[in-house]
Amino acid sequence: MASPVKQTRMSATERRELVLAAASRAFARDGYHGTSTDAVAREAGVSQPYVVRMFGSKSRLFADVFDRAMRRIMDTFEPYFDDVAAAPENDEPWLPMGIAYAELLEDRDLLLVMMHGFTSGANPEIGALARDWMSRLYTQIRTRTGCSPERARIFIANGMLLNTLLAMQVPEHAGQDPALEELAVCAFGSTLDAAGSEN
Amino acid sequence: MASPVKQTRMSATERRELVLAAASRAFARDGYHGTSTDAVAREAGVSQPYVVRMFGSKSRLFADVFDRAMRRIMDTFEPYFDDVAAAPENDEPWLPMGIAYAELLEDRDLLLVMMHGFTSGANPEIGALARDWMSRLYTQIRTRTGCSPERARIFIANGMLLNTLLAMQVPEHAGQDPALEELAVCAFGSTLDAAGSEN
DNA sequence: AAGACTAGTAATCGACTGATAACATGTCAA
DNA sequence: TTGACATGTTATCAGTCGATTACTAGTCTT
Repeated sequence: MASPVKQTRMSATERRELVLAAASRAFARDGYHGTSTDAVAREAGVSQPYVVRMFGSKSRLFADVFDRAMRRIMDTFEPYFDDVAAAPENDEPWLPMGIAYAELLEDRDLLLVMMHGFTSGANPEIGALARDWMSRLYTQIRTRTGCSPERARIFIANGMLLNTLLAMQVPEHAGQDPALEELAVCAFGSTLDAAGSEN
Repeated sequence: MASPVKQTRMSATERRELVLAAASRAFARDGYHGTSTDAVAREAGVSQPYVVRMFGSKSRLFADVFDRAMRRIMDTFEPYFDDVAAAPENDEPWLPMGIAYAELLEDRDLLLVMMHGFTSGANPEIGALARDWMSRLYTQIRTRTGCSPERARIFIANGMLLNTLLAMQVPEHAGQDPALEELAVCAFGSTLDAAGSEN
């Protein structure tokens, strides 16, 4: 039959990007175990078996998504390392790194995927991957800025707090609780307003 | 038929404690979505329907486990607040709080359950509970110590880092990675050795 | 000892999961 | 245009999930 709509097929790599983006959203929302391959498929507009076959398995799909998230997160920090390296034990040069995080907040799926990967350490496959990336992140911070272990630790700790607050959906609900509001303002600073009013 | 073994039945509250303990271990390991009620039942040595009926639903079971974990965690901090309150903006009085965390590391299931609760914010039921407890925790720290929001934020951020590293099973694998080892030593201090060699 | 209550289990259900196999359709080179 | 290959889908499966029902056995009161 003659189809009225000319439906051009996508290249596999294009479709792959679509699926990865959909998977990123889905995994960010509900974590590894809480996300079905069918949910990813529906969000990407393809069939469920296609998703599975495209990545081999659900865990390898998550690994791909997690990998991309970590790569992009570390790339975001990259431009700021040199400034910090000038005086790594002072507070001031670290502040622009907060701006880097603000940039990441706009696509918070990245941070949520990272967090869900980190908290899936009991899964042998994902756990090993997560530890490897954490190691790379810490090493990168230390070697590029020349800072002390304690400085790097503090930076990562602040990041983990932001991730946790994001996963708890604190920005979305801060208005209902003065204490959470105060904590959120303190943690996110002025970037909260812009990011929190998205939804 | 005459059963040779005299099997005494347990009181419901005793059995409830057993199931809650088993659920705490299971949820700590694999999170909310990654844990089946059957897994909890097997770990507790009872049947799966019994677990479900005892708590009404899986989510209410998790809520119970999470509640208990948060209560015990906050109770652990309790004795240290007064000392911090003497000079809340100095570093020294906060150090014994690290000892409190070391105490919690011995039963790390508490911290892992907390973490899994926090990262289940997308679940309406659990999310609301998690935000409520985070609010209480922050409020407790602020009011009991009289510290600044920034001080409380730092304290919680350090806690989130420890939780994350625990969830990633970094203590168990630190020996395989010098960078992770350095980060772990920096984050956990000397308490790592005792806690890490458990398994 | 008889009844009422409590502490459990076995059997089963419909829904969902990740994965596989078989099949269909679009695209491009020769 | 035809065949090879890339891009998908439909149908299906065995296993698992949380939950419900119906049943069994221990315990306590009178």
